[in-house]
Amino acid sequence: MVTRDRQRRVTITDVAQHAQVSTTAVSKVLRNAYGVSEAMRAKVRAAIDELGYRPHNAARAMRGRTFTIGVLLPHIRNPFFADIIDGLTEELSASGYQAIMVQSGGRDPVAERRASDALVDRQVDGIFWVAPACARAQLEQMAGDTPLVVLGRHDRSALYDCVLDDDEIGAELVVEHLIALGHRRIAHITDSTRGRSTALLQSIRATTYERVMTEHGLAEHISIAATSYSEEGGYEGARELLARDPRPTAIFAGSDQAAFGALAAVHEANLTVPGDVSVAGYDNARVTGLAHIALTSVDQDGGLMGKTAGRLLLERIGGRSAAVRFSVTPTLVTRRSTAPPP
Amino acid sequence: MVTRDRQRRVTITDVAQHAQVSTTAVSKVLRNAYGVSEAMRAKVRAAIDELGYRPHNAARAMRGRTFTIGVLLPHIRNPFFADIIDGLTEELSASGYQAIMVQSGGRDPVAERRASDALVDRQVDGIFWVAPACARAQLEQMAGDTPLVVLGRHDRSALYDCVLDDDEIGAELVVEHLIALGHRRIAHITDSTRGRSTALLQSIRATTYERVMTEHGLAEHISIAATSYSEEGGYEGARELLARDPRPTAIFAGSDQAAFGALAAVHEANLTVPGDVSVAGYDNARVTGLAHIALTSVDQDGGLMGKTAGRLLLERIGGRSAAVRFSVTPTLVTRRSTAPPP
DNA sequence: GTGCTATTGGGGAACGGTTCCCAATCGTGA
DNA sequence: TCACGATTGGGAACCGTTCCCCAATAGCAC
Repeated sequence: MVTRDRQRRVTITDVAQHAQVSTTAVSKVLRNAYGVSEAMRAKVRAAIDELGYRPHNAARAMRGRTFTIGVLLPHIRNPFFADIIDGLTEELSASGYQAIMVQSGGRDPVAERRASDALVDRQVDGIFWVAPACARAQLEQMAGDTPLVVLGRHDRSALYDCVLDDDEIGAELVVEHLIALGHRRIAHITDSTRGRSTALLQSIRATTYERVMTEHGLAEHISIAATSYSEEGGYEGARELLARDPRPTAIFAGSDQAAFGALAAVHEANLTVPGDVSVAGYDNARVTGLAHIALTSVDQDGGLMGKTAGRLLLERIGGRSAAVRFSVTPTLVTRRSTAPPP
Repeated sequence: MVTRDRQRRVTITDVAQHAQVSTTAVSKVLRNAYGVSEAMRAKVRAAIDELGYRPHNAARAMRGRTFTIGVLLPHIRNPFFADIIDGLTEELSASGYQAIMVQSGGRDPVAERRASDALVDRQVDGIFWVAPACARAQLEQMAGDTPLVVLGRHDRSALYDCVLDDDEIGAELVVEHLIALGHRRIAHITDSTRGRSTALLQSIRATTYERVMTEHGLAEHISIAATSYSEEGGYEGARELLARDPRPTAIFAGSDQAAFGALAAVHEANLTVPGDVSVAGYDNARVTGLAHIALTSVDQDGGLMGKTAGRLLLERIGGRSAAVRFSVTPTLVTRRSTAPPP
């Protein structure tokens, strides 16, 4: 490896010398710790500005905090995650904490494990894990090491905080809406990740779909394609569903991304939306509202969820240990992709 | 702050004791450094496995490497970035390096600076900066600290590597395509970030649009909306363009995201695509191919660009200091969103 | 003046790795 | 047998911070 002639960093020692004080004093000023006079504070701050000092994060990590929040996302392709991250960023912006994101790979347990280890090893002060697919035990183990907020799982734990929307209400809204429009052959696209632990949101959405169908005497029309919540998954799932006989008149995709794929499959089959087939999604990511897509979807306010997750993490870092569960009530946003059946 | 009763970490000292060797030896094994026998290597590896040791990243960062690659993205909402990251992840997967992503905020210089500082402070071994909007001097300064690969800028530098597509060819392809279809009133949506430094890709695309229009004697029909490459930007830009008199018959949006927004605006104006207005984008992110969107776009193989960026970074970390410039030749993908004018 | 507490500042030991440098051993050719 | 270079292993300094202490001083009630 070449040794780059990187100009030596300005360290806390340089600042201390320049301000004619001890490194301890500088450290105290930096951390707003107790035991420094106003005069000292001013003198040190001046030296910091003058030298352009920035704390060395790795050195901090050796002893204390890193002022870093780790975010685990299944992947960054899902536009709904962008809404969540916007909320998180907003909440953290004034706090001095920096969010770093890592892709967990979602459906591959080994990749997911590697990603979560990477954050723990990097000594982040808190972790925000979006839609973890691993076992609960692994979450609890991690929570023992690092403050943890989980988004989108329904199992309760005393060790970490949960942010979620009420997927049962959300799925109910969609299915009831389609039934009210007159549909009977309503199909569903779900995500098959890891045998559908009942705590995963995709399980709840699927189970609720089945329940509501049954409650309306439509049990015989239950029709599920278990692929994934991605665009490819939605596409494959919809192709599979449309090939069944009789063909469904409505498709409830478990996510907006899957709904995009489903829309593509419907168009490709030379069918129209909503003329021949109605399509509904879930998440109401910002794109779904665009006029040429106009997808009926369930809104769950990703921005608020991200913002809340940020707040909960800061609280936990600040010392709270009691677990908090924050639930958002979803609403249905009706757009042009759903209509009465042909 | 509560002190969590985290079980003390397994350190390199524990491993050394367990294997009855020095910490130096363990360190050498970990880094595949010179000066350890095969027997030593085996003994140490056994101890590592037995104790479940994982290197403490922060401690490494103090003297050695962090095995971390920092990625700066304007924001994660752009689906094209997901293609890039997929390529990068693939390239890094076998290398032992972990990518961490930070949002730079794109259009806000202060936020961008803060994000890039955050990565430097966290002592990443290399930085992959997608579409930086800052001054070149800032890039060169950073390159002095940390190996750097920049994506999507056309200014040359001897200090960092560049990965880009030939935006001149790409823009040419689109405009020529629209002209060949018979369009004359072709409008363009660009990104106004920071006074259009000529090195930014949006400047090249816009300038090329003007050049090709002029070359075909269509200078009088040049019509540009300078908003942003986001969906909102495309929406606002298209509304602005459609309100002009005479109305354009084709819109060349500088990015797919902007094209999505433009599509929405066209639909909202009760015009059809491509009947009344043709729309073309740039990037050919995976979604644009979906049948119900079917956007004509310029393909620039984001996966390959991400993969290459990863390789270049690893090379630079390995010691290369000569600057490399990797350019992708884009191709036009014609879909249903473009057709002859009414 | 004395004893006490509150406030302010600093000394120095960690933290967990890496790396410089030196010592011991071994093999080999003269 | 000896000199010498190559190989292997380890001791100890060092990276930049934080934090546990202790010291000095000031203020105050008696």
